[in-house]
Amino acid sequence: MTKPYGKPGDVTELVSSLGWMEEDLSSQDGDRTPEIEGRYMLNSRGQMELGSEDMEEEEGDEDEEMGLDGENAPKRRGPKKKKMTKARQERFVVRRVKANARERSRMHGLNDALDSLRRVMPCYSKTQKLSKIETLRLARNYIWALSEVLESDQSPESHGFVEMLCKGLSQPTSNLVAGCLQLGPSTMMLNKLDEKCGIPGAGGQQGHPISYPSPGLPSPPYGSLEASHLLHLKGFKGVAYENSSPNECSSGTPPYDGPLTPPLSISGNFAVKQETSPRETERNFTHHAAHYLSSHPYPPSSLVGLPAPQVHTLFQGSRYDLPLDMGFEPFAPSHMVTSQISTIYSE
DNA sequence: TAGGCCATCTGGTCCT
DNA sequence: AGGACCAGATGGCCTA
Repeated sequence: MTKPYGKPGDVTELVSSLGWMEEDLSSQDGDRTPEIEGRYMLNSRGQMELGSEDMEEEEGDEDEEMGLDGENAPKRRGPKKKKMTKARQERFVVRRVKANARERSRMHGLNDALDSLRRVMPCYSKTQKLSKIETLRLARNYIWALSEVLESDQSPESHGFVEMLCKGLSQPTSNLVAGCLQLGPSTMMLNKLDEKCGIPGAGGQQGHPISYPSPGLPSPPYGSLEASHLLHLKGFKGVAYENSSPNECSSGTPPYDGPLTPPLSISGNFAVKQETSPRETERNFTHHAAHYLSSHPYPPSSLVGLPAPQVHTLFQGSRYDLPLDMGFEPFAPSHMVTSQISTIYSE
């Protein structure tokens, strides 16, 4: 069935003629004129023509009225549809406009969530935004790569880690990742700190006069990897990816020279207090954990398996603020938090 | 100009 | 009945 699309812009006349919907229209985003109800057309009689269903009703009625239901046209079966009165038309349009507004808002919510995801990706740039599909692919790879780091001896500085990150990504995105790898740790941690501190407008490339040392786990230099190496991903022996192709992540394209974002770092998602080396952090964690576990009223084993936010809450209530010292953000993967607790508890 | 990406509208389906 | 979710269609913008 062909949709009876009209031309965008008709809605203005429509709305003004009907004298409603001002509220809905005024609630639209300013930067882009939505094609709201542009597909409601005025027919030759000056009446609204609506979407397929109602359109058919109109046509059906009209056919009967005009005696066009002859031998050529198949007779319509089923109950006779109601006539499209003006009141029904108006109700339909109102319903449609409201549905459109909801749908827009829903998609904005989805995009906001996608933006949040972009911000915790190892390559976040306000100026060079990853597309939706690339964001999802990179997220998938990131999770996979981090899991590999946790479960094996895989180093985040290894080729394998980078290969995992780039697997299935487009060449530009791979370049972006490579560009991030060539940059020392910096902006991402700042962004996170800024967000935590509620600094307005922070979180991007504007910079902030706080120096941040290399975050925990893998030690610098992050930029020691050659982009040309990072982009040679042929012969990767990781998990098979259906989306990967020989061309992806290959070298030969100019390196990304735009604003760079977060350092590639396994701890990139975790805010680690500055001037704490990974070893120090670990010592602190052990110390505090031991303290906490020996003094907390309920069995520490109950912490294992808890979602990170809950563990966080528990520790925030104590004077040790354990996970914070450890550098976990509330959204840190629970296994990162609880596995550490588990390890210490078993010692 | 073609292709990629995106925002929006729309109708269908499912659920409350 | 109305809302959420989804997928198809469409047109705009941008870039190679």
